[in-house]
Amino acid sequence: MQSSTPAGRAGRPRSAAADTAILAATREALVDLGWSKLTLGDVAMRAGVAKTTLYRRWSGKNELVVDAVAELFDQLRLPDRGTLAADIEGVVLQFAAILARPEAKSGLMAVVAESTRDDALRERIRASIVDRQKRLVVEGRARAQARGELPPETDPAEAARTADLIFDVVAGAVVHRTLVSAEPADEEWVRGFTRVLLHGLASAA
Amino acid sequence: MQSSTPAGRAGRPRSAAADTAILAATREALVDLGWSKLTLGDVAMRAGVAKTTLYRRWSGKNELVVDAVAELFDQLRLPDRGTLAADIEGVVLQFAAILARPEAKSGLMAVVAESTRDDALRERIRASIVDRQKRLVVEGRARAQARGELPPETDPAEAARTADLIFDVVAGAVVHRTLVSAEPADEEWVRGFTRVLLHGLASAA
DNA sequence: GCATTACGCTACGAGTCGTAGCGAAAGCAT
DNA sequence: ATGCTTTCGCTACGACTCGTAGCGTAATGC
Repeated sequence: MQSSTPAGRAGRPRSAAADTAILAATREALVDLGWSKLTLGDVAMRAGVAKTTLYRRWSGKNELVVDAVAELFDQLRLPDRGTLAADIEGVVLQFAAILARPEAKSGLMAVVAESTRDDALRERIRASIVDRQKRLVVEGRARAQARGELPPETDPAEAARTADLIFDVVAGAVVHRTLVSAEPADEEWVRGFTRVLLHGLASAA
Repeated sequence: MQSSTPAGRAGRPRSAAADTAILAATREALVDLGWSKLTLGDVAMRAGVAKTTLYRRWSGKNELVVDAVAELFDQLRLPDRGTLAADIEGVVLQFAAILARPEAKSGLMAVVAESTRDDALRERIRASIVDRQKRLVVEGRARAQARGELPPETDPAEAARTADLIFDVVAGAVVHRTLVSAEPADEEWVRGFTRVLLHGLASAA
């Protein structure tokens, strides 16, 4: 790891302010222009840096947008509201609020589309965005089992499969609702969704 | 409607063969190049038509890819396997098989991403791709109610909301599994998913 | 034949890409 | 302070794609 300021290196250090300015400018450009019309030259101008500086830090548009969008998902936290249903509703509403932002919509789906043909990009998305979300599922599940709201898992392989399934169902449903159906994942929808999901998990075990 | 051969018009009619050649070439280019590197000039060359011909029929890359991908989903049929669970598994497996194709992955997600900033494009996607899928949900649900596997709906507004929810959950989960998690939605996964969904729907009612 | 429309081809200005080269700036070490 | 090293901003560049215009030709209906 020698990312931001390697500390043990000679020479002029990279400006950390430039990094945050570039990522902010990228999100701004995503809002104004969308994915396809976003150009790196435009982002550099918005950020107040030279185009060459941008290319020295990111290999291309895909990687840049992944990092810019990833910061949006940093705010995701697992709330402790006392019951599993309330916890799920809380985290899903957070997720929906992020996805409602235009820079998240256009940026995230575009890089996912590109990742179908670029393994390195898919791995970058997984590490910086997806895994953080999946972790919430695992934590919430463990907490619910400690509360006795869900039966404890004996087979760890089976537990992993179930966690993957829950994750795909939750994230997929919210994304589909927001982007494809183009309707808001508001409290009413989240309540209905959570009810179906919880009853399904409880009954299927 | 005066699409393919208006029949009541003078002059040379549009070549229907060119249409199919262009759409097939578009899918081929999606496989070879992916969305971002796909150019209309390349598609025209693959289809054996002039670039100008392509621009006379489609206003841009987005619309062309929507039509090319929409044809993939024409094969979707609701099977009659006797039980709701088997019907769902059948149609979900079909959906997963289509989404497993590289031209569907990269093309569909890319146009959905673009549609977040283009209402006309979103409407085109809805009419030619999404509505056809949603119809399967409505039909399958009606059939299950006729069989007595699901309680009949009294409130039509509530029924519409439930159908929308089911649709977002099913389509969203399969898409997320295939594209984001990048794992196959095979029979084992579909069985587990269907079990959770059905128990959720039955218990929540 | 005649009018009408679609087609193939060529050419064009405009815009973007990613890179190279340069001098200046900002740190660390002695 | 004085170097040494790395980053930064700037300019310029060839290559490529875009979407359109213009023109002659091909294929229909009347």
